[in-house]
Parts: sequence; structure tokens; C-alpha cells
Amino acid sequence: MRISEAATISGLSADTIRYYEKSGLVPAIRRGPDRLRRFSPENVEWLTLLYWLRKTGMPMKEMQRFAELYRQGASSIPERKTLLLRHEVRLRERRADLDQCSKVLAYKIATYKKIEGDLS
Amino acid sequence: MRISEAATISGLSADTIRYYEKSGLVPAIRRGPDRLRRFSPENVEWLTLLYWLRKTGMPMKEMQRFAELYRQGASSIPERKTLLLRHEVRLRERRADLDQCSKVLAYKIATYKKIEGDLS
DNA sequence: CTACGGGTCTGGAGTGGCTCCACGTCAAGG
DNA sequence: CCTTGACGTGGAGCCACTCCAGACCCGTAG
Repeated sequence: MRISEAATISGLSADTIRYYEKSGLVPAIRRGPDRLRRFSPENVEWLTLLYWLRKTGMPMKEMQRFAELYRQGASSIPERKTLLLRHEVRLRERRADLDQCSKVLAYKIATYKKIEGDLS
Repeated sequence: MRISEAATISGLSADTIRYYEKSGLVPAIRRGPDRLRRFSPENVEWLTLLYWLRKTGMPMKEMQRFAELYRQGASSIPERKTLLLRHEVRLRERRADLDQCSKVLAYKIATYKKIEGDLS
């Protein structure tokens, strides 16, 4: 499959995929005889994973490390697992941020409503 | 109060506060006779709000609009409220992203565990 | 055969939102 | 009087994209 299809499936843009490849985040994208990229299902699965990791705040350096481990094969699985577990911690932190922000907003909106009530 | 204290209380860095002021996100920061910024409690409350909005993904353009409305006084309160309500929608979307990512991670980690089990 | 439209390539510039730094000023303390 | 430390400004640097120009290739229509 070619880049546009890989983009729609993974959620990343074609530009971002190329950028990720250049930055070493995507191991082993082959090229066809036409020099165009060909994406295997594993490639697309990998990109989809990157999509979610990035979207939830994993920095590129960490994704680079992750890709490096991936290239090293099955022996790196324990370390890959710890990396993902650390990301789960980040998810929890982000959820706490969202909750905190919800509270702040609820308070603000309530005071706005009160002011509106006072004015009318 | 001066910038470093405002920074620790609001959660923003002094650099970011100066940057926000320059970008028109913080109305009416006075200066003392020493030309240093003096932050009122309302200033700090405002900065804290900005901190949470930014941290949860409100773009600067929207915060600029918000600040503009704030400068227009109480008559802009309905529009400020809708702006915050729209941000609440964004919070829900982000929570959904985190949940989705959690699922992806859980699946990945489970397959890693399975592979580790198979190897040993 | 040629023209053209569409998808892809590369390299490079531009953007958003900070972050860091050099250099200068000023007030308080030793 | 001299140093120290918080603050000021202007500008460079950084991350993670995003957009664009210009070239290439393929298929289809005229």
C-alpha cells in the first residue's frame, strides 16, 4: 500500500509519515521499483501505534528509542514493555490535568452564570 | 507581587508569562516605579486559568480572543462562557483519546507479556 | 502522440508555543 | 563601594510538525 492509504488508516498525515521516517521512527519502509514507499500491514500497525503515542504526549526522543529497540528484535521486548508502562503513567497524569481543568472551568462558568443572573 | 512569585503560584514560567503578556493574553499588568511588573491577585488568577487552558490544549488564538473579551468588560461574559463551554468539549475529546490510547497500550503490553511467556 | 491530472518524491521554508541566553539595570547587603 | 541576585529586553534556538515548489511517473482523454 502507498503513503496516502497508510496515512488514512494510521491517522497520521503523509507529511508526518515522511518526517517520522526521516527521523528514524519507522523501521524498514520498503520502496517499489518506482521509488515510492510501500507500506506493509506491520508498517501501518506501527504507524498507528506512533499516532496514539504522539497524540497523548510521548516525546519524539522516546519514540526514537522505541523504534531502536524494535529494530533490535524480540530481545528488547522487556524494555519496550517498560517504556509503554511509563507512558501509561503519563496518561494518568494527563487525565488528572483534564479533571483539574474541568473543575476550574466548572467554577468559572458558575461564577459567570451568577453574574448573568445578577445583571438580569 | 513580582514575576517569580506569580510564576510559582500560577504554574507558568516567568518566561512564559512575559511571552503571554507580549502576545496580548494578559490584560493590564502594571509596572512599579522600578519598571518591574507588579501582579495583582486577579492577574495571578487569570494566569492560573491560562495555565490550565493551555495545558489542556486551548490554542493561543483562542486565549487571545478570551483576553480581548475580558478587556471588554462584563458585557462579554456570555461569549466568554461559550468559549469555556467549547473547551469543555475539547476536554471530553482528549479524555476519549487517552482512553483509546490506554486500550492500544493494554493490548500491546498483553502481547509482549505473551511473547515473554512463550520464550521462557 | 501529446496533453493533462493525480499521486508521489525531495529539500527547504514557515509556524506555534515556548525556552534559553547575553547583556544591561537597579536595590539591598556585607 | 562592590558584589549578588531578581528583573528587564531583544533575539536565537528548539520541537513537532505543516506547507510548498519543482520534478517525476503513470494512466486516460483528445
